[in-house]
Amino acid sequence: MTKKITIKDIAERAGVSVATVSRALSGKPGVSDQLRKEIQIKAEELGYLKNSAAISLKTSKSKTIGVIVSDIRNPFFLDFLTGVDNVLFSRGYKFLLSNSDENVEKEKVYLNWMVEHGVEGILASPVSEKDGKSSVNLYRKFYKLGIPIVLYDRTFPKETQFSSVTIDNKDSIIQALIYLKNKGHENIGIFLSKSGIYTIEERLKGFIEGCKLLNLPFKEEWIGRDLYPEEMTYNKLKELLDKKNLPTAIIATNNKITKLLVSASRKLNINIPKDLSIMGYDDLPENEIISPPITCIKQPVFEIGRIASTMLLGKINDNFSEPTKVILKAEIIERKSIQDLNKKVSHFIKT
Amino acid sequence: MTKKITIKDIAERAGVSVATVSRALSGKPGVSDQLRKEIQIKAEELGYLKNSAAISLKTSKSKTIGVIVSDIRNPFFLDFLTGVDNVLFSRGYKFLLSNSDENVEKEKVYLNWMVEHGVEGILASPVSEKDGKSSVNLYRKFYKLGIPIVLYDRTFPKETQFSSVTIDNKDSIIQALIYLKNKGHENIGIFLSKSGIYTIEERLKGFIEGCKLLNLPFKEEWIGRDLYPEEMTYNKLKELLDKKNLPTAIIATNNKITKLLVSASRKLNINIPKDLSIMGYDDLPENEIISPPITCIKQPVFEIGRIASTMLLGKINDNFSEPTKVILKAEIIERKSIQDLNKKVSHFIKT
DNA sequence: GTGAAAGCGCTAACAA
DNA sequence: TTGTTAGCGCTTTCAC
Repeated sequence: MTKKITIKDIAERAGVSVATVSRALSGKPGVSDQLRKEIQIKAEELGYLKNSAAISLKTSKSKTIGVIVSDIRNPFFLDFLTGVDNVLFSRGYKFLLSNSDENVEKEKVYLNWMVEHGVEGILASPVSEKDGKSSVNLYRKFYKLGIPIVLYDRTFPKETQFSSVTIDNKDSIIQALIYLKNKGHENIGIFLSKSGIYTIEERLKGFIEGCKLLNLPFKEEWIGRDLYPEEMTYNKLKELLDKKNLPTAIIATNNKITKLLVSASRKLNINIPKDLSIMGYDDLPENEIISPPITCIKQPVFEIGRIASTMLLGKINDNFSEPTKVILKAEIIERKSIQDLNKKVSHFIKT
Repeated sequence: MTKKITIKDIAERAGVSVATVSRALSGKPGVSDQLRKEIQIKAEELGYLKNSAAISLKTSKSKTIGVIVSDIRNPFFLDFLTGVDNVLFSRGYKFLLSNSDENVEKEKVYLNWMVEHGVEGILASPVSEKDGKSSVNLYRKFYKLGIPIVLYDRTFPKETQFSSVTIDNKDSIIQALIYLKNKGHENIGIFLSKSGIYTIEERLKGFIEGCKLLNLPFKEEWIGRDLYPEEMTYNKLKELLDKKNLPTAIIATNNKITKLLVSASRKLNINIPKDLSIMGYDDLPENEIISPPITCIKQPVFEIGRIASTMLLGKINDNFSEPTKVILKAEIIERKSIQDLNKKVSHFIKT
């Protein structure tokens, strides 16, 4: 077990003071190029690794940001983190990743841990439980402490002080509704995952608004609320089927519900799109090869990661502190899970 | 912007020394319960957050481990990280996550960064590039420094000093071959992703061994090597089709190749499983709803994460230092992407 | 251009 | 049980 090398060791070895070594290694001015090079070589030879605890204790800088995800099993974060990683790596920043697991207590533990670890900023998608419980107080506290925070995907609607990158959730559902109406659908349902979650609540609002706007019939039974755990999606669909109360189309509100809806339909012998059209949420690679290929609402997930982390670095380094709210648009990716009822009708007329 | 609170502030406020505050807050003995409680309350009131840089500098403990993934976009890591997170969180450990992105240079940067940040151990899936380039020297250096390391998914076969958790990759392919042979398949191909990667090379070895073992015809053309980037899978399949040289079954060697194989077949109008049977790799949720549902080799991914992190914590806290190599078995999950040629034959005989 | 020394916030001997 | 103090490894004034 080799001993840990410090700048003191290097200083002795090179016959200079620790101050000089520090300056040489940290790239600060005040050392001759000649000497700097020598010191760098010695450091390399000795296998020196800087002690960031010491540096961050001294400078209060860590070149590190904290990223909190709400559920690490959600493939959403694969693209999101790729976006984040891309911008951070190129700027020399690293990140701590934590999984709040949709649990406010866990979120608090991790948030504190990150700040204790001296992160220079935080990227978070805050949890909100059914009863309205959230960590908003902790976010407020950190805001007051001057820790840059950018919220992504989810936000606290009433807290104007936080910057955020979200999509226009309401609009995404309204777009879906318009698309469906154009395809001749009038009886449309929506399946929601865990209630309380910001994005899900917004999507529900979009559904209600959209139905009014487009003069679509609105039935409470066609809304699948709080579909958690997994079997609830199957149960709800079965119930609609049993009561012969199936809408012609159902909108899923996340990628999990999309998959559950497809597999439930399969089990119940409901043909997609003949018996039921499905509008998926999130464009995952498998949407292409599911049967039928899934028409879906696509969020610019990679972009969310890219923009949120760029904004955060802006706050950190350029002291850009006014709260900015970026709202991106989702788009519809057309595949084969939605039937065109207009064509079906004209076909009947012809025969 | 509130001032940062230190134990000194608490000490003044409570009229005691910093040492007492330190003892009280860190749960160490030597303070009366009464006083400890008072100090905790004062700390809470002041909004104290410990400075882990200072603690780490002083104690060389960080309650943090480093996790390196080889490609964050791979859904493999969703389950893996869930396993890791489960064991770490319950033991009060947190993790730094880095994405080497199959790039040796990036891997080195992150590895160094983690050690500089005082991680108490590392969980890594090392990169090895086509030309054999790897970061093995760096791993060796950290090993000598006494930093606990557990390799997962991938390993350095010749380096006996490292503990690891992998699956029996060769065996997984041999199992697949046996399964296929039982279903009447003789002409079997295999599609490999990026060459050089440990798991992929092992799976190829398993294929070659298995073919010999089972007396299966072996054609170099049926091996799709180094299928990267994405269109290569399509190209290779098209080539086989054009030359009327399609095997009856192809084994995919990871989840990406599985998906690419399905979508390429679709584009080329190759019916699965009538024209071509496919054995997928990795059991992702969508395998169930792809058309046809994908028969696959399932790795115990969650278990890999659980075991690897448990082993690492064992090394860290119990000083358990002998290298341990855990090798888990994969299993076949049967669905509908493989045709039973025996039945087909008997059908012909009957008619 | 270089060195001496103070000090970041905390812990842990050692004293009392 | 509590306080005093040295020092973890580094950066950064302030001298020279």
